[in-house]
Amino acid sequence: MEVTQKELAELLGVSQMTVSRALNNHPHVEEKVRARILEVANQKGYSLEANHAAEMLRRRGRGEPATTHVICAMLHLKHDANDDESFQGRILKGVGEQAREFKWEVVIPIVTRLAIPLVVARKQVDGAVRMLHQEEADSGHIALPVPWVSVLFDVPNVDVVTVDNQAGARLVGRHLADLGHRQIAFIGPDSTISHLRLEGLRQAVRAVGGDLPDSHVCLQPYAGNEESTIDLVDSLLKKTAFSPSHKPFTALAAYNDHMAVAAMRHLRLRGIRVPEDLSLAGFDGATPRGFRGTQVTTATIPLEKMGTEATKLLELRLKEPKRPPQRLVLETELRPGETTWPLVTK
Amino acid sequence: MEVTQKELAELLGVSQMTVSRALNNHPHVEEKVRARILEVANQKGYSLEANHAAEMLRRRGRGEPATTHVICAMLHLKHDANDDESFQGRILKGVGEQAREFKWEVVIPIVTRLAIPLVVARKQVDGAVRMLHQEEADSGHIALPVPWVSVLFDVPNVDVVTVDNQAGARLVGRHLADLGHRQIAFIGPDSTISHLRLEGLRQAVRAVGGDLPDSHVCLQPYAGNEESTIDLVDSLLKKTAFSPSHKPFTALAAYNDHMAVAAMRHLRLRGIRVPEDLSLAGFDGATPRGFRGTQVTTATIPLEKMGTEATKLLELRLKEPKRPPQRLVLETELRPGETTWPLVTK
DNA sequence: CTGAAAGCGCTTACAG
DNA sequence: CTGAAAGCGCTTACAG
Repeated sequence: MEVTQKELAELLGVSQMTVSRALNNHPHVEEKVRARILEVANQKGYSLEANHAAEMLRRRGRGEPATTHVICAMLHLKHDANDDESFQGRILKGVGEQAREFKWEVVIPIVTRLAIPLVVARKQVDGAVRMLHQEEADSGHIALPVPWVSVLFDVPNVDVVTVDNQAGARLVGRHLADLGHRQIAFIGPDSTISHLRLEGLRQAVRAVGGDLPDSHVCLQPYAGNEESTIDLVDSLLKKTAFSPSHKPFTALAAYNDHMAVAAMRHLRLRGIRVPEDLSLAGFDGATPRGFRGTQVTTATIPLEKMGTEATKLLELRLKEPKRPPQRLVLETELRPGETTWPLVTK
Repeated sequence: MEVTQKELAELLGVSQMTVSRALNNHPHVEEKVRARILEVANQKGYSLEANHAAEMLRRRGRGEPATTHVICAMLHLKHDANDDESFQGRILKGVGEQAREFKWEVVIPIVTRLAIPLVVARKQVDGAVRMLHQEEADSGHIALPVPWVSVLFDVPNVDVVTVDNQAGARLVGRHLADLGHRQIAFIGPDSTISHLRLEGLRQAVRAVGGDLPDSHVCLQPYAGNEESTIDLVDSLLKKTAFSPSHKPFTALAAYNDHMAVAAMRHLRLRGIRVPEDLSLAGFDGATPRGFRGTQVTTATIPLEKMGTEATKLLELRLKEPKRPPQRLVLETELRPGETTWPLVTK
């Protein structure tokens, strides 16, 4: 059990108040007394932090801001790969760097899906940078007892850092169109963001007289992992009776790079060459773990910047709780890779 | 600001005590009153967790255990790759799975190197599973205000889950010896564990009349990343005047797989074929990120198990603070890969 | 320069 | 069944 100011006071024959003043470097403590107090406190291993709960409670009483200098990164770190090059890892890197600037610590909770982390429920963090799970976004159960900034997902009355998914997808679509593709297919989850990307692709290809008809679209509620991507590819191929000799579409766009890489592996297993038989594009520019193969054509999201900007918005929010919610839209960039080829007309 | 029991009580015209009883499902509250209280509490968004600090403080007063049901994973997640296949990621996976069994949450702090995370200093976690940094192990500044279990590093009076590094290295050494190698070299950090592995290798090769002399050893204080490995390889080659036509040693053992892979890349760049010109072995069996190439010969550490066992030890420690510290030694296993070849004698 | 009082929110006894 | 008191550790006024 930790030592308290009261115990130090009794040990030294002074009042607890004097101990408090000495430890907090307040004036009006005789230098000799202060020195002695600090000495004993140090020797006994006194730590103000260890009795942090008391201070928090006291501050409440006075309506003083009870800041912890800790923020929470609520990302999907158990969900997919998590390192400096992954989607989540790159956002986290940005958060960490900006937090360091603000002299904040970051904690990452490992939590049952969709649960509010205890450190957040207990307000042991000042706020959070959070990427919602699709289920959360759908359910609308997203309230937290601390301010937070949403990454990627649009949330009413919450600060948001995102990208223009539709515009980014238009870049990809235009790239495909420029290569001569007119019939495009799409696979992805059945989410708001997925529909935005689909719409962007569609706009771009329609602008040149092509199409991305619903018959060339395969969606699954929470697609994202290897298996669901394989399922989607199989469904799409079956539904459209696609084969290298019969091509209802000549380019396939996936919701993100992770799915694009999984799709490429599966397509190749099924004997469909990428990009010779089928051009393939992704979205986001995050390198899936262990993938050192063909560079996927994509629209890149500045993920580290997303993390830093979200953290900056959180700081503004904490400083000025009443400020109007801000929506920051970062730029995507087309990054042509090796998976898209000009359409060869026979 | 969160609503308090007192506020609810005033709202309902009952005492704060009655509110407390109702919220905690205590008996002796009239059913009608309880229902009404729960209704209003729910509507006002009352949360006991939000006033967690008060409860912690109160428990202190009564000497009651103030458990948080949260533990801290103090691993090196910013240091090297961090995903389900990396060294740290695999330990974390084990911790997470075991914590779930105990119905604990895990938080990972991102912290300036060697600092004690605020959540730990504030005792907002019940304990920690921790892998020390080499500097910490050297400095001896390792005290925490909560119980913790050390992973890999031996620490006096602290529960430890580790492996027999020397025995594991003997397995590697014996494997090299069985392939005919008699002169072995070693690169690694200059740490206790590194010296144990070196010694194990040496014992094995000496047992068959070979050697791993100090002249074939290159150490660097905190080696581990790509650059330091390259430096160590270069130093070793220079010091021993190694070339494919002049081989003072025929096998190189690295401190861990991460270094082994980095060494392999660099050796190949320098025109030294692995394993044709030089056999190469690692230690730990953790796959470095993005590495899908040659499988490295190694002695594997059961990293997930390290995580689960450390978490179990932490649970025992929390349940019984006075129990004698335990040292659990897990088994390593030789995993022959494609980087070691039989010695070809001319 | 020093100290006693107040109060944050909570639950456990202790009284009705 | 219901409530008033006590006390966890801390700092801010308020008195000496």
